[in-house]
Amino acid sequence: MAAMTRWLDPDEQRTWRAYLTASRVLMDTLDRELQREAGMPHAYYEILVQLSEAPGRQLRMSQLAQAAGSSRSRLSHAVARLEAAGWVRREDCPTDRRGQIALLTDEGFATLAAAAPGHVEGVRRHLFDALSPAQVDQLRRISETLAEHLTGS
Amino acid sequence: MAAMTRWLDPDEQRTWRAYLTASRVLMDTLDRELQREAGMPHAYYEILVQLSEAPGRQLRMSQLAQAAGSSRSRLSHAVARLEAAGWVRREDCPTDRRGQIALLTDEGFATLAAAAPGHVEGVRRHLFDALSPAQVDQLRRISETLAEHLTGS
DNA sequence: GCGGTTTAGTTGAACATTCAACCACCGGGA
DNA sequence: TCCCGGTGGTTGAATGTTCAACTAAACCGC
Repeated sequence: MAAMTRWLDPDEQRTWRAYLTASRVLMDTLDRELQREAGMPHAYYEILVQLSEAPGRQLRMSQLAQAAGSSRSRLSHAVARLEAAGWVRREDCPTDRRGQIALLTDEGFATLAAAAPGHVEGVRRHLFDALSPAQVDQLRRISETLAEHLTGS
Repeated sequence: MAAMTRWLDPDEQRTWRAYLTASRVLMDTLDRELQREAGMPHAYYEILVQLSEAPGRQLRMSQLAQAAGSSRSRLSHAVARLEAAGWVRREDCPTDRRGQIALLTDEGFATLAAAAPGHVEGVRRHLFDALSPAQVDQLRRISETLAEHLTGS
């Protein structure tokens, strides 16, 4: 039989609400800034970042999906758009005929380089500038704990 | 002239990446659970929650948008769907002829009541169970600071 | 009350995401 | 070799979100 619901106590409620609001507003803000200044949503920026950091600026679709925290389907659609924009190119994988390799074009790299300063500035202003060094450290530990907990179980 | 970019140092990078991953996976997980168990995305659940807590289970569209952290447009579309599902009803506002009042139906309330235990359980399992009491407290302070900083400026 | 500005809310189109279905290929075993 | 389950990736449809344009009504100053 199912256990009774462990409801949230008032403190937990307050924490959850605050977290929801803060993370929503933060991501909305950064997303809007990125859309305005670079013409792409944050998820697409993330894809370009991952490609730019990969050896040869290329990754297999699956690995890219993993790295960018995206579903396969989402990545397929996204890369199709990024390809249409000229920022990414697709190539066949030589060792696995099912595979596709996504690769960042020079134009894509240039776009990313142009977008990065503004975005980093936004992250700094909206996140790091608001918190004390101790809080930044706490946030890192909390986030790492959560990520491990979520992906582990 | 623009200042030079204040890039993120390695610690900040790590914090930002961890935060991005954790919040993304957390929300994705809760969203999928809610979609599966209650047939609605988290944003819609949030709308129903806000309505359920309002006096008379009703709110002006604008206030509901504010409370649920939604744009006007998004709320319009969302309420249209919720109305089609029979969970919300719209009425004209008696004091302002431009206004619309969204009101939670009994059916909507019942749906919410059925969905809540599972969702709360998810929040508890995926968030609170992973953190120490001290961390929960830290997360609350951090989130409140961020929310204030973001909505204040 | 008149005219301009702001506020409330909706709409449609473009875009993004999800879900399930699908094809092609890989690999392992009988 | 042939099958068969698993993997890599794409596709289309349904659903959500954004953005800009729009209507209507309230508000404000004169």
